[in-house]
Amino acid sequence: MAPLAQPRKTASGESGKAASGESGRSASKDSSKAASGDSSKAGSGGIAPHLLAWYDAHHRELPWRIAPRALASGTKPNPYRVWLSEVMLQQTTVEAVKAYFRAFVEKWPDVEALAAASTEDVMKAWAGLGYYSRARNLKACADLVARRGGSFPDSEASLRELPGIGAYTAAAIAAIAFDRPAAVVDGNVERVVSRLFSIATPLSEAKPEIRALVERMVPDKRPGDFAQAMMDLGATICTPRRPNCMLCPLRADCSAILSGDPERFPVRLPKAEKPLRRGAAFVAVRGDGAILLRKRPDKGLLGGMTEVPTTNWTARVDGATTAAAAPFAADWRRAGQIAHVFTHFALDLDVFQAQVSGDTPAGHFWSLPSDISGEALPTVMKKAIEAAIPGATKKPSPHTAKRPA
DNA sequence: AACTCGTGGCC
DNA sequence: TGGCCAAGAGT
Repeated sequence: MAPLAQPRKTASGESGKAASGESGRSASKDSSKAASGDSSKAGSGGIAPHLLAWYDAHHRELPWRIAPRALASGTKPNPYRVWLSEVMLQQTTVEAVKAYFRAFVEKWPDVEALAAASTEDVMKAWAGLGYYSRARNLKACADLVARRGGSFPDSEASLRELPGIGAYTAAAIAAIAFDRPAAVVDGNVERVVSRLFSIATPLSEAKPEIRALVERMVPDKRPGDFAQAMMDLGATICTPRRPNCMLCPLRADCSAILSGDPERFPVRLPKAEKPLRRGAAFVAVRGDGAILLRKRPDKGLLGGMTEVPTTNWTARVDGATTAAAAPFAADWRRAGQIAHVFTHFALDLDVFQAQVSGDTPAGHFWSLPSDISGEALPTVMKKAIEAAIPGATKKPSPHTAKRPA
């Protein structure tokens, strides 16, 4: 589907601008800023220079980012840090990633260190960040890279072959770490471009068109900064709700702003309803305070993570099934109830607790109070444990831990 | 090609 | 409050 309006035509920025009858931004203003990202590519003469000038002045400072000034001074990006941050950022907010990124690079400063770690330790460090197959693929990728001498491949195609690196991440690493003119298309870029061109086609269907448009915009110089600039723009100006078009460096190039309602882009298809599943979780507490845990299968939901014993999560609660699913017969008492929402279903869990003598059912293990916070417990499991034993999964602080209550 | 796969913040 | 959505990948 063709865009309703095209701020810049494909073949030539100048003629497209004239044809669409929009203001000629590169002619009317900001010509002084156009030095940095000058591209010889047809049709990209307008966007990249203005975006890069904006990025130079307004970029975010992030723990994994080399600021444009430092980059210009010769500071080289660290591919390991770029890769690690990009994997963490997949479908995950910047704010959530910051602390995990710092913890990972402190614990494993380079890809060899990460390769030397156990998958179990990586899962523990990833706990709480979500999408746990990323952690397993991260470790697998580190192993492969370490085996080839510790250097990441520098081409988009080669990066794409590594576990956990898809189209977006391969392009992002190629552009940011290796200065390759790759078309980096994430959710931010999809939003920015769909607004620039008022793309009325629903997002899933419009992706090839958006990618083609981005490919035309990528400058030969500073492709990594261009990619990060597009994402910063999407994150801080061209936001999903209430975009701040008045501050946008691309407002003169934007078709959606003319419509008066840029927020209606991108167009998305309605999403499926979330079914509700129910189940029960069992928090067995030993005399020394240890809690009974087990490891989930490596694949599937919360794959490879640790959990308290639970029933299957089904549509309805069945008392007999619940009793039979307990790790052993005990004086199970209902300690609470928790609700959790996953990507494609919601979960209500009844939490039962019992004081037990200390038998260890097959496939289970005990975790002492001092160890609980370090286990590979996904958030839903921490919620369940907290419902039975408030504070049990909190990190013991030196202040509170050493003082008797 | 459609599903699966977490979590937290926002309004 | 509940829906929306974030620097997506694997199957």
